[in-house]
Amino acid sequence: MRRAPQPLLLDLVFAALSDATRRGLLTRLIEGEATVGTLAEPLQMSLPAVSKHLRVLEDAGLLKRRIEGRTHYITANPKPLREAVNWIERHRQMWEGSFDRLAALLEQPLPEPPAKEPSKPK
Amino acid sequence: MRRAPQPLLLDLVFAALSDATRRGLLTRLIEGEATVGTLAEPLQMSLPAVSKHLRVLEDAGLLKRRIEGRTHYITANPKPLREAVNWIERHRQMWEGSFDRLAALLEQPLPEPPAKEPSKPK
DNA sequence: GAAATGTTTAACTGAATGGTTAAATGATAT
DNA sequence: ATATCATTTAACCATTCAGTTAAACATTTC
Repeated sequence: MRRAPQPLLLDLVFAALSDATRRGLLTRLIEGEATVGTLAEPLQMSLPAVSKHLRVLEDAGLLKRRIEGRTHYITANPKPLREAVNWIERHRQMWEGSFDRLAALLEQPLPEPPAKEPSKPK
Repeated sequence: MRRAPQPLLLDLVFAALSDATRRGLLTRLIEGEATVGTLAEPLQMSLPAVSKHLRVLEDAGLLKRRIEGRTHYITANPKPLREAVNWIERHRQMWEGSFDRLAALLEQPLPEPPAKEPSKPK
C-alpha cells in the first residue's frame, strides 16, 4: 500500500467536472442562486445523492453555500476554473504548436454536445 | 437500478485529467513522442500501472499510439481538450460576466422561472 | 411542545479506480 | 528454436464513487 499524496485542487476540480450530473448542476447555477431542494427537484435521484454531488463541487471550490436557517443557498464559484483552464490551455497550445498549425486552423469550434440533461422530469 | 448514460467524451476527458500521474504523462509528452517504457521509467510504479493510465488517456482521445514492431510510440492529442476548455470557458465567463449571453448558451428549456429569489424566510 | 420542512449523516451496495504480481502476446535477436 | 525485449492482459486487492433508504439534525410553523 502506497501512501497517496493528498489530492491537489486540480485533481478535485477535474474530478468534479467529470460527472455529467455535476456539470448539469453548475450549468443550472448560471441562472443564479438556488437551494439544494430546488436543484434536486428536476434530477431523477434522491436528495442525499444531490447533496453528495454538491459536496464534491464544494470541496473543489466550485460552489459557495450560504446557510440561512434550515435552507442552504448555493451559488457557483468560477475561481478554481481558472487554474483548470490554465493547465489545459498551456498544454493544448504547446501540443498544437508542435503539430502542424494548419490542423488547428482547419478545426471548427464545435458547438457543445448535450451536457446530459434530463430535459423532461416526467 | 437506474441506467447510467454511457460516458460522454467530456466525462472521459475530465476524468483522465483528474489524476496527477496522467497529467504528468501529458506534460511529459510535450517534449514529443515517447515509448511506454520511457514514460514509465521515471515513475515509481509498475509498467502495467502506466499502461493502464495510458489507456485511460487514450480512451479519452488524449493520446495517439503508433505501434511499430513491439514498441508503442505515444504522442499527445490535444483535440479533445478543446471541447473541455470550451465547456469551462463558457461557464466561467457566464459566472464572471453578465447574463446577456445566457440564453444563447443555455440548452435547457428552463421549465420553471428561476428561483433565484430566496423569498425571504421570516 | 409537536409536527412539518430543508438538508445532512449513517450505513449499506455494486461498480469503478489505481495499484500489485504473474502470465501471455508479439517482435526481434542469437 | 530459444531467448530477450516491449507491452498488454489476467487476476486480485483495497479504496473510492455514485447511488439507495433510514435516521438525525436544525429550523420554522402550528
